[in-house]
Amino acid sequence: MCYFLTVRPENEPKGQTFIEKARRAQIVAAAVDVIAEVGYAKASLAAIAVRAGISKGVISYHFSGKDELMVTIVETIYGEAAAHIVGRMEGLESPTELVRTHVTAAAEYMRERRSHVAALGQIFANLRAADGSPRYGMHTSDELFAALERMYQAGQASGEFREFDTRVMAVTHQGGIDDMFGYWMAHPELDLDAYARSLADLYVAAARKESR
Amino acid sequence: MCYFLTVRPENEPKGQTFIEKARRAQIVAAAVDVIAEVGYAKASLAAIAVRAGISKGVISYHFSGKDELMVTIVETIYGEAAAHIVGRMEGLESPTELVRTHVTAAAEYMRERRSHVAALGQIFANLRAADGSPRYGMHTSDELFAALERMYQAGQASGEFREFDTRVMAVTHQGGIDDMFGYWMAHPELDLDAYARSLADLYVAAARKESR
Amino acid sequence: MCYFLTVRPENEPKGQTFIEKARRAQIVAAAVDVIAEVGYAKASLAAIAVRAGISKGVISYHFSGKDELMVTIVETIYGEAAAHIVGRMEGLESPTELVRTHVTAAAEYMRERRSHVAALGQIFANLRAADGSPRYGMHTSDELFAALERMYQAGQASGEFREFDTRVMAVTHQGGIDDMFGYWMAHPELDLDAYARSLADLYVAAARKESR
Amino acid sequence: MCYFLTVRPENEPKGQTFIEKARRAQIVAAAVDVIAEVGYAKASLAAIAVRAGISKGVISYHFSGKDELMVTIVETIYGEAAAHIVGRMEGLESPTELVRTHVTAAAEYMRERRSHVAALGQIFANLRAADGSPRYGMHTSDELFAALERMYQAGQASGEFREFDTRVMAVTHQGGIDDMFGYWMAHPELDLDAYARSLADLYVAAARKESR
DNA sequence: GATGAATGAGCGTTCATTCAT
DNA sequence: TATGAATGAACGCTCATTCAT
Repeated sequence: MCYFLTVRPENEPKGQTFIEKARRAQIVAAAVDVIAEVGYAKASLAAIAVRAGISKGVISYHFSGKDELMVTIVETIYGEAAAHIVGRMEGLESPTELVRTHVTAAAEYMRERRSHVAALGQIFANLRAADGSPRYGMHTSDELFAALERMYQAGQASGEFREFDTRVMAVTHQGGIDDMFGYWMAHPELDLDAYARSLADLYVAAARKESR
Repeated sequence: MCYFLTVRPENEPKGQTFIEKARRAQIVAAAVDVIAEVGYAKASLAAIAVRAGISKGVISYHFSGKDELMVTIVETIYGEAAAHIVGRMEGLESPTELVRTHVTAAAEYMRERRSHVAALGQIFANLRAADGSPRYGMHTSDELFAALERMYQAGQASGEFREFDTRVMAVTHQGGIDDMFGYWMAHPELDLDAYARSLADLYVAAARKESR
Repeated sequence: MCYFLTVRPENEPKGQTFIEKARRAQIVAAAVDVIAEVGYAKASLAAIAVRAGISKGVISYHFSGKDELMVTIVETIYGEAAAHIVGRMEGLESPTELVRTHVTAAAEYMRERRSHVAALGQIFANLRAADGSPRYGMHTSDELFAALERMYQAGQASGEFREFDTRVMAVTHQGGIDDMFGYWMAHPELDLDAYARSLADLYVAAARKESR
Repeated sequence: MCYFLTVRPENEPKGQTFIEKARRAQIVAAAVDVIAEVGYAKASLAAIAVRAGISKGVISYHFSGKDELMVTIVETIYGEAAAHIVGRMEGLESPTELVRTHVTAAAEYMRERRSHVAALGQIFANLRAADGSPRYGMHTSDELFAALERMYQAGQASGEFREFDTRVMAVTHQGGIDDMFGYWMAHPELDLDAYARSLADLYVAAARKESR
């Protein structure tokens, strides 16, 4: 969970040729599709290779292992999602508008990149470090939470928002967006935009200062 | 995600001897520990058997397969959690109090049964039906969401709460509780009760009718 | 293959109580049903016990192991089949009639005890001694072949039959009967009696002296 | 049972490299040896791999599963046997000669490929489809029986053979050949060619029109 | 760069057998 | 006698990884 916004990739791609980048992108795309379809556990390198139309060894050639592929996927999608959402928020100043736009822009991204978000959730829930601890999760989202906190703190500073625990708000804000995605996946007939607007309303209502 | 409250187990245990129940409980307990520690993917029957101090075949003897064990775990924990939370809510009538209590009782349960909740999350994220579709998730939580909706609808009917989309509120309410758990796991030094109170405040603030 | 006629059981049942015999018979009957239905490989002691409506341990109590159960089945069915066929042949003297009757009586028995014959075939094809060599087969049918040879030799002695290799005749005679069963199992709509008569005709025609 | 003559492989091997074919052939050869020696039930992939001097996973790499390996074995041996026997029968026109040659050519093949025929018998007796029904057997031999019937019908049409049920004759003809193999395996000192000639004599005698 | 072949460990499951009650 | 519980070995199979070509 907690996938959207502003995380800087750890491994800046370096010294990659154009072909190299294209191959990696192709493999990432295939992996995303497979994970979204069959889940993390059954997304074997063999299945990903078949989907990409390449041999299994190619993946090992371009990635040091399955874990690096997964990390690359996360960073790729993260960057893409952040770019989309930040793009929508640029220029806005009103904290209320920023809160609303973060939610609705996330919904937009979900509809455009449904399988990407699904894959991201699978990787978050499953990828583990060598020591067995989860690779991603709440403990790797502090930067994201801090950004969301700044958004709400700005509203508090401006007097639009009342006082509340901004960390709890940030965690819940992000979680509610992830749940929106999950609920939409389970109920595809859902009007996603209406859900997003309702969700944004809830956040605004929770944050707003009581009018007198 | 979305684990708390009121789901009736599908398979009422029948005709089990005392010993049989004890063994199943022992295996369930060992499985919960292992899943919570190393994650779903590495929670093999072998690892569970070692933890339980029994031979691998015993698990197969008492459960028809790994899936039945997982389903049993889910139903066991669900029942336990629901009993705790519903117990705390009994006798309350005020919708506002019910909302607050649901959140704080969930936090209580988390502290008492940390590994249970962690295991539940792993199983939810990973267990799949034979056809590859997720076994649990948003699509199996309708009953829970309906119960939460009734809670908020009662507040709307009484005039305490304003009008809003109760389904979105229910999904977000539950998700925020799950995120509280996740955040606590990642930050064990967190004051869980304070978080729960802040979270409940957010829900109440989001739902309350503007005083004039 | 080669199941019919005159094999003396190796283990004369001794000192068994009535109840003991009944239990063993019950287990044998259940085992025969299971083997006939699902084949030797899937006829586990567990499946046999369920079919018999008893606990798995009972089989181990009454039989020293799976092998002894299988041997008991073979001897039981062999004895039954031999009794039926020999009964039909008693009193006949003409070699031609004996040949015909052996075939048709075998067909009768097959129709009466279809699953028994099927189970026998499965055990013959699969049961192995501890050293890995087949427990039953051509090498355990010498007595049967000798009996069939005597039948044909009597015809040669009487002048009804021409000279031919009676061992080849005996092996083929018995094999043809077994194939009749297999063909009937695969084509249940077959007129089994007509097949038996045609088969007996072939044997008689093969053996008869050319009427100048 | 019923293994010889004219069954077209279902899966024409396609797009296999030379190495791929060689490996598959090597695995097939090892599997044949193991099955012939220890029987179907104990012919595990592990045993086959050890015999082939390769790792267990290689078999899974080249065959989709044990069943595909078994089917490949059957088709390989069937094709080989049919080629040998049909080769011997080519150019012959006399029905009597065809009958004799079919039997003696089968005997030749048995001596050349003893373990192949033994393995084939084991697979026939044991391999089951997913639904539990036998994969091979009388019900899959109709094409073979039809070919043998045509051979005898030609003799009836030419007046060499009398009238009899050609289907019964075909089933018995084939079964007698299989029994010849079984008897030879049990009595290795047997003069196989003499047996084959005697068996062919029986068939010819059974089929021939009485002179005069 | 890319491939297919091969490995070996680990998986869930089945099963004949043993044994205390 | 009869039982259910437990064992441990073996099974077919999957998979990330390695490597020669």
